[in-house]
Amino acid sequence: MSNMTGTLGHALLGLLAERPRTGYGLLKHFEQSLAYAWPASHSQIYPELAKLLGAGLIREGEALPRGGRPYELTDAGLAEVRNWLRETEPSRTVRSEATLRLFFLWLLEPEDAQTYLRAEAERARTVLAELEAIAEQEDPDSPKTRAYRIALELGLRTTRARLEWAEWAEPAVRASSRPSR
Amino acid sequence: MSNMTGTLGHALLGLLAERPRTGYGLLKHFEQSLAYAWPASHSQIYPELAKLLGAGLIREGEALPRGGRPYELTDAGLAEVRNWLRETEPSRTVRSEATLRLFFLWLLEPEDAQTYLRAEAERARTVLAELEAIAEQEDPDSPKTRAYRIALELGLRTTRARLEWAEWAEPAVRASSRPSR
DNA sequence: CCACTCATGTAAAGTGTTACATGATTTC
DNA sequence: GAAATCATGTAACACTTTACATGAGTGG
Repeated sequence: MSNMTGTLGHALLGLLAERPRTGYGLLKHFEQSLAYAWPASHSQIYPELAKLLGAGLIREGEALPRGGRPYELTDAGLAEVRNWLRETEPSRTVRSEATLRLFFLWLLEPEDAQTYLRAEAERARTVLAELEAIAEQEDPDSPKTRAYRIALELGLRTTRARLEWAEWAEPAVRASSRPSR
Repeated sequence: MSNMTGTLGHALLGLLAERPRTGYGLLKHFEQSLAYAWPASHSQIYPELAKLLGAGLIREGEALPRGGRPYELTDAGLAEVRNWLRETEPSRTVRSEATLRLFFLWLLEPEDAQTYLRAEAERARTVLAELEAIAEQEDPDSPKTRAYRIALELGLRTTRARLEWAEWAEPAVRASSRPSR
């Protein structure tokens, strides 16, 4: 049963483990905290919920005012997500176009390469500010919020590392690009 | 012309900017250095090369012994990849299943959550060792190798940050998971 | 001669993005 | 009454993974 659903499905189950939510509510969650780790759009979420429903991993709750349809986790759903976490290895593939481009910086004039790295630094500063704003929110202590803090701390540390790297790289790139063909 | 090809196509053009290579040679490059930023398999590379050839961004060179077909960049191809680097914004979406799972760590017993974080630390140590081995290679100084060093430095710094985070998080998780349902 | 690496392709299935499409409720 | 937000869905296209398929040359 573990391979009935992919990463997105398990993420939905994990979110529903906290409490019932509508597809829209799940979407908002993906746009906020989870956006840094696993973005997803409504056009993926709704069909995936239908699939989870068909597999008996979630069930529908009572309809809400504006056409909202909350889903809640079934026992099978909780077992599925816990099994996924405990028994399966996470995929380690990471794709970052911004990082890929670094390998080709030597194709640019030094000034253009510097512009690119300045933008990378600026981007890191923006993300860092967003994460720091989240870190300042005081939320009630619970297992879930503690797990979120651990994820947040990873974001803070790697973003700081990225920022420091970009600030180091910007002057270092001067001699790393060729002037012309 | 810039949207005739996606990230993979531009990555292939960027690699061919250094010197002509066969599809297989490009594949090996994706499995080595580029694997950390943008993995790609042969089943993606060969059709993409055919597409680039059709678009006039690369041309075929003389056939090599074992059926190897080297491709070289055309002027249009070089212009395309440089334009991509200078004029288009890199996509910022990053997907990491290993990071996503952190948000659901509270669904596990503390010991299982700790096991997960220990594996994350171990994984970071492995990657760090790989990157450090690459860093120790002495390669001739050139614009290209300098750009690669900048990319490598990002890998080293973010991997170290990830390792330090995992070592910090492993004891911190103790109280972050719930014991049972 | 056997295994390994070099070398290239196609097909099917799964995943993700962008665009199309609609409608209710709330807030200004 | 208009705009924003809540709310759900489908369709087409693009991209990625996994499996299928084949063959030549090298090293032991």
